[in-house]
Amino acid sequence: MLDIKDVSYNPKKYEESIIEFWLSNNLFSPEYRKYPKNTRTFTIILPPPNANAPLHTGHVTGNTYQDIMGRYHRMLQDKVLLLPGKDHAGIQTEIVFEKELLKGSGRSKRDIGREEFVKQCLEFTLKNAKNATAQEQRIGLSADYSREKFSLDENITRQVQETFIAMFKEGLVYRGKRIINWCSKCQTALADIDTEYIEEDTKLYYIKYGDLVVATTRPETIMADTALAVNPKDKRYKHLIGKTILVKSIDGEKELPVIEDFAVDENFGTGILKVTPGHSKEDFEIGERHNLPRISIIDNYSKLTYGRYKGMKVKDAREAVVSDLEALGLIVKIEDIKHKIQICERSHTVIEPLLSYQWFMKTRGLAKEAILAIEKGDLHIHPQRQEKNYLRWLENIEDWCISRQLWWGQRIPVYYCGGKRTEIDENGDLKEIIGSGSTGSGSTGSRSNGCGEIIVSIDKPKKCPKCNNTNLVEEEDIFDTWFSSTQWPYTTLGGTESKDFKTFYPTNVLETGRDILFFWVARMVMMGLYRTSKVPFFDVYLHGLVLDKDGLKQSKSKGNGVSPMEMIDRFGTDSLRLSLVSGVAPDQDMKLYDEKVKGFRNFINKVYNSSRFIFLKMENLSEDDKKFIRENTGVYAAKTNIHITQEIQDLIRIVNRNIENFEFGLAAFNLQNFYHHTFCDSYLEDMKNPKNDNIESNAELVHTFYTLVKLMHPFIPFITEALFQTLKDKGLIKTEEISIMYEEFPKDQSQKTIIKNLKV
RNA sequence: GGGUUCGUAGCUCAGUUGGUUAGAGCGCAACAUCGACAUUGUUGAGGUCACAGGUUCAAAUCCUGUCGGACCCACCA
Repeated sequence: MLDIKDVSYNPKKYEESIIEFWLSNNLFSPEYRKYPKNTRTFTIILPPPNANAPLHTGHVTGNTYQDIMGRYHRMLQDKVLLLPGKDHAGIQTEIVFEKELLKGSGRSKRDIGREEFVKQCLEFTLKNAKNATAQEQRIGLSADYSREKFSLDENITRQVQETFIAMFKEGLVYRGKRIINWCSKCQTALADIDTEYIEEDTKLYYIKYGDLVVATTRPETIMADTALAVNPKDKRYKHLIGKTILVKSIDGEKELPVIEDFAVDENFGTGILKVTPGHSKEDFEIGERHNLPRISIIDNYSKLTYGRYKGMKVKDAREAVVSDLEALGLIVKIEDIKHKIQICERSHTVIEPLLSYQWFMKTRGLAKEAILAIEKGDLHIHPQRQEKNYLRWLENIEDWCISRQLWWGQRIPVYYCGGKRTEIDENGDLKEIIGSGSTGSGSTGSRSNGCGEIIVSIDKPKKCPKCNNTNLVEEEDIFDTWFSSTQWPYTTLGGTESKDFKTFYPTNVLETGRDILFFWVARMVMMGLYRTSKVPFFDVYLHGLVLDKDGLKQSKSKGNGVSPMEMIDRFGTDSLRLSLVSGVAPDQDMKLYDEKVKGFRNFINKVYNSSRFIFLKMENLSEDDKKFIRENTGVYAAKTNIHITQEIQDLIRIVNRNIENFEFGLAAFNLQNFYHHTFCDSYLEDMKNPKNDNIESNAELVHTFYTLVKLMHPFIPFITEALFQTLKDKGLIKTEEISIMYEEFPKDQSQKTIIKNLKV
C-alpha cells in the first residue's frame, strides 16, 4: 500500500484512492457487516449544510468531530450510522440564487414566475449539494451516502406537512394576527436570525400629547397609538397611571389611557412611551399585557394607509407628519441621536414590524417538555454550562411564526374555501377575509365565493367538506426552513414507522456549532418530543467557531474566509483534521492558519517516517519470523529488554476516557504527544540499540505500533488506513478485516498508574 | 440591562472532582545528524498562570472584587 521508498508522506498520493476504497466496499454502511440482533447502535444525524455554497471550515470542523465519534464506535463494534443530508436553506438559497440568476439581467424572480424559479433553483441547489457531498467525502466523513437526504425530498416534505396537519388538529398551530418582522423588499415575514441591526443617525422628536411630552423616532405612527405608558417606578408620572388624557393631534382628538409597564425605560426621552401595538414589537407585547387595541396604518409595501398620508412611503410620511405637527405647534424639540435599526440581512431593507396574518406554532407547552428533558437527565449538553443558555431560551419562548412568503421551500398544506385576502379598513383594523367575506354561516354557501373554511390537506381536496364549494385556493406560503430542519432526526430516518427509525432512533449524539443551539437544537428537542415522544438524541456536543489568524470571525464581506479544500490540497486531510481538533476545548473558538496546519502536517509525516523505520527494519525478516510476529505480537513483551507496555495501557485508558467524555481535543493531543515523544523519541530510539534487535522485541514493536495506529484511526483515518494495509500486505499483522475501520479499538486492560505527560 | 466566556512562555493554545519541579507546537539560541524523518533530534533560554483579596496543609484551578478582550440574549419607543 504505502510506497516506503518515499522519504516523506504525500497525502495526495493516497487519500483519493482510500476514499474510493472505503466507498466502493460500502464500508460506511451499517449493513456492511451482519451484526448480532442486540448489537448496540450508534447514530448521528449529521447537520445538513446549506446546499447553496461550498463547505466552510465550520462544516469541516463538525464533520471531523462527527467522524471521530463514528469511527470510534464502529471500532468498538457498534452498529454505526452517520446519516448525511443537505438543506434547501429557504430564504438564504432563494436570495443567493436570485442574485446568481438575475445578475445584470434586470429581471426579478416575479418576472420568471414561481414554477420556473423553483425548477431552476432546484437544479442550482442539487448541483451544489453534489459538490458539498464530494467535499464531505474528502474530509473522510464515514457517512452512509446510500441514505443521503435532501430536505425537499418528497418523503421529507410529506412528513413535515403531516406534522403540521397533526399540530393543526390539536390546535398547536393556528392562523393568527401577530406582530412579525416584515421585509417590504423580499415581501416576507422574517425570523430574527434573518435580520441584523445597524447604527444610524436619526432624529428624536419631542411631541406634545395634551399636557405631556413624548419622545419618539417614529412620529408617523402617531395615528396608531393606543396608549401612553410609563414605568411604575417613575415618580414623575405616578399620578397619571390609570387616567385617560385627551390628545389633540394630527389625527384629531382622541383619548389615550396612561398605563404602567416595566418595559418602559424611564431614562429615555421624557420617560413616557407612546404605545403602538400595531407597529412595534415591544409595544405589541405591552398591548397584550394591557389589552390594548391594535391599529395598522402601514401596509406590506411600507406605505401608509391612513388619511392624507395614504400611499406615502414611511420616510416621506415621517416628514409630512412632522411638518403637520409643527404647523399645529406640537413639536417641542428635535434631537439628533444615533440609534440602531433592524434591517433585512439579505436585502438590507429596513424591517417594518407589522401586524400580519401568519401561521404560528404554540410553543409554551412543547418548550416545557424540552426543559423537562434536561431536568430529568434525558438530554445532556456538552459542555454542560450551555444547558443554562438552552433553558433560558426555552423559558422565554414565544409563539413561532412558521410561514414565509417565499417560493423556495415546502408549501404549507392548507386550502382556503373561497381564497383569502387581507385589508386594512378605515379604522386601521387589519383583517383577513377568507371566502366571500360573510363568514361563519355554516350553510352550503355559494359555490363561487366559498364559506371561508380552512382545510388542511396535503393533496388538494375536490370540494370543501363544509359547503361543497369547489373553489379552493391553495396556501401560497411556505414553511420557515427551521420548521423542516427541526424535524430532521426522524424525517431522515424515513418517518416514525420505518425500519430505520426503529433501529436507530433515538439517535446518540447531535454534534453542531454552538451558534444554533436555540434555533435548531432546542426546537429539535421540542419537535422530537411532539412527534416521537422521545428526545431525538442523548448528547449534544457543541463546537466553537473557526476564526482567522487574527481571531476574527470569518465572513464573506471581510474576505478572510479560510478554504478547507485548499488546506486539504496543500497539507492533506489528516493534518487539517488534527488542526481543527487537537488541543481544542469543547465550545471554544479556535484559530486556523497555515503555520498551524503545517505543524500537524509535520506530525503526520513523522508518523509516516516512523512506520518507514519499522517497515525497513522488518523488510529482511524471513517468512518464519514474520509469522512469529503476526502470531505472537505482545506475548513476549515481558521478555524483551525494552517495551512501553504499561505506558500504552495508560494511554489507551485515557484516550478512551477522553472520547467518552467528549474531550476529543484532549484525546487527539494525548495521542499526538505520546506518539511523538514517547513512541518515537524514546522507544524507537532505544530500539536502534543492536542488543534489542531480536525477534521478541520486533514483535513487541510491531504490536505497539499497530495499537497506536488503531488508536489514532478515528482522528487521522487516511494515513492509518494506509498503514494498516501496509502492515497487512507485509504479513506483519493477522486480521480478517479489509479495513482498519472495523478493527477493534484498543481497550484498557489494567488499572495501573497514570504516566506523567498525559492529560486526563 | 441580563447571561456566558477568556486573560498561562515572544506567538497560538492545552491544563476536568485543588496535589511533586505549570506543558505542547511555532519562534529563538547552541549543538548533532545524509542508514525512519532537515517536514529531524538533543540541550537550553523564556512564566510573580491579568491584578487584589479570601478559603485551604496545599490554588493556574474554588470564592469575592477590579481591569482588559470576546460572545450570546433582550431592548433600542
